[in-house]
Amino acid sequence: MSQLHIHDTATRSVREFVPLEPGKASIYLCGLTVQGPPHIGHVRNWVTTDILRRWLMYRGYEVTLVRNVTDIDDKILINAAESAEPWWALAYRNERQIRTAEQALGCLPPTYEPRATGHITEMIELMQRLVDKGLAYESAGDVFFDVAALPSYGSLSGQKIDEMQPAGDSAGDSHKRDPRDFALWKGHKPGEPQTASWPTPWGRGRPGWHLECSAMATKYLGPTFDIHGGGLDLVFPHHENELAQSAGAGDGFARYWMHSGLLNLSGAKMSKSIGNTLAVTEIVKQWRPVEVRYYLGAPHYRSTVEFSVEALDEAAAAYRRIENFVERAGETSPATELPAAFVEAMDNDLGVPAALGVIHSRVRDGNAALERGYSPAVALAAVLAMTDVLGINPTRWADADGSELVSTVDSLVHVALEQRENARRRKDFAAADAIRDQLAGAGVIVEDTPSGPRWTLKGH
RNA sequence: GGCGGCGUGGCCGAGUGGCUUAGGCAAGGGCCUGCAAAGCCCUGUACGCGGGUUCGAUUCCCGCCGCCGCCUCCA
Repeated sequence: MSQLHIHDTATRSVREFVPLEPGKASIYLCGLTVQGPPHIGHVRNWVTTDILRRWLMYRGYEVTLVRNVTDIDDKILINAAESAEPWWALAYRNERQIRTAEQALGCLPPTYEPRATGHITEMIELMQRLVDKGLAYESAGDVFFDVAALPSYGSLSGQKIDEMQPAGDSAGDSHKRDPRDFALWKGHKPGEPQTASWPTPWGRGRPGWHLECSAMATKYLGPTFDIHGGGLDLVFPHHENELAQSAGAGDGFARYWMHSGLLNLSGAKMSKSIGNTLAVTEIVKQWRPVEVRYYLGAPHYRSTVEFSVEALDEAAAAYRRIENFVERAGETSPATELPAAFVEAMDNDLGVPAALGVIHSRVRDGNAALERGYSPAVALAAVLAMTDVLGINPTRWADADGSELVSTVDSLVHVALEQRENARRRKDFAAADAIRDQLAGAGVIVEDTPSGPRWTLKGH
């Protein structure tokens, strides 16, 4: 039996996963700044994390997943001012969309989903520890981390502090000691809503982005925890800064750093600032959620994915092949044991592509068995068990397509199909085909199988 | 300027010093089928370019070209 190995950004190597506490795995994932609705780049990250989580669960771990919500920051205040609504209303609205999207894609909800604004006390405590240690200082109402005071700064991202491009910000009027220092806390500015500031020993203000993650990760998972995840674009500065804050304060922090590759659109990273985003709600109108999940989860999680509708169509076709097999193979319970090749693939830094290869080869085995009149039960049981781990088990998604409506349509379609069967029995194929064409026009695709006709909704 | 990654057959996408050179989609041929769909069987020989190491490199090393991410908010 192989052992789970995962890639760790801090060491840039694939390491065996040894949890802090036997039988338990703790994960902190950087969530969204709820300045806007989630796009499918975010969702890719959730799907990756969901697969990791399911795999850890299969491996017998009790998983605690924390994903934060950054519900206060510059962009939220700006966007709220533009739409003339309270900043917290905008934040809540976007936060709700996260839940909707992740539920649609079949991701298990996080164990805890803390909001930044609910953890001001913890942040102030952490800042105090850093100030006491001489690693942070207050200046004109802001509190900065003193990068030069922490020799290990830059270890996660491999950045050499002296080689970094001079900060492009208007460094002239900055009241930092060093342009590379980053804000732990931002003092309240005139014109900003009073509700967006909280009292501290250094005056009123609001949290910097990096501080909240350190505070919330350690609150819910303890000073040291297993895995910290996020998109590759967060390695620097965000994760570097989190590490600086927590390690600087004396916490062990994350033992493994997992970063997932980005989703590009038109050759560039999908990003709110560039404006080339694709909202989840739009994608899900054109493809079934499970197909989107298959598409986002199929490439290795560390690779860059260039979004294309063609690739999504192909992923959908690949998924339907699995689904078709499961549908025609009948009923069986998922196997209790997974094929060794599948386990080995997943243990190797979540080798989903290879794992899918195993699934597809079992689908072929099962189809071949069916073809020859043998029972596909063994292959089916394996396929169900494997697709369960990846969150794409067709039997679990079957109900997601509106079961009540489907059962109503089913009875109607049956009436038509009986007439068609009668026509076929009298060899009146013109009449039979006419019925099939009519159903197709209504979006119902009919296929004849040895056990009788079977129908599906177009595109489903 | 610094840090990191990528370039695989028509497309998506793994992987490896040779050995059986994933898997899916699309394509062609065959089987099955009233037809169709689904499915089964078969076919396709790819690793950006130039050197080097080696008995042998797509896989290791060097150089080059191209692309992407980060160094500023971003999953």
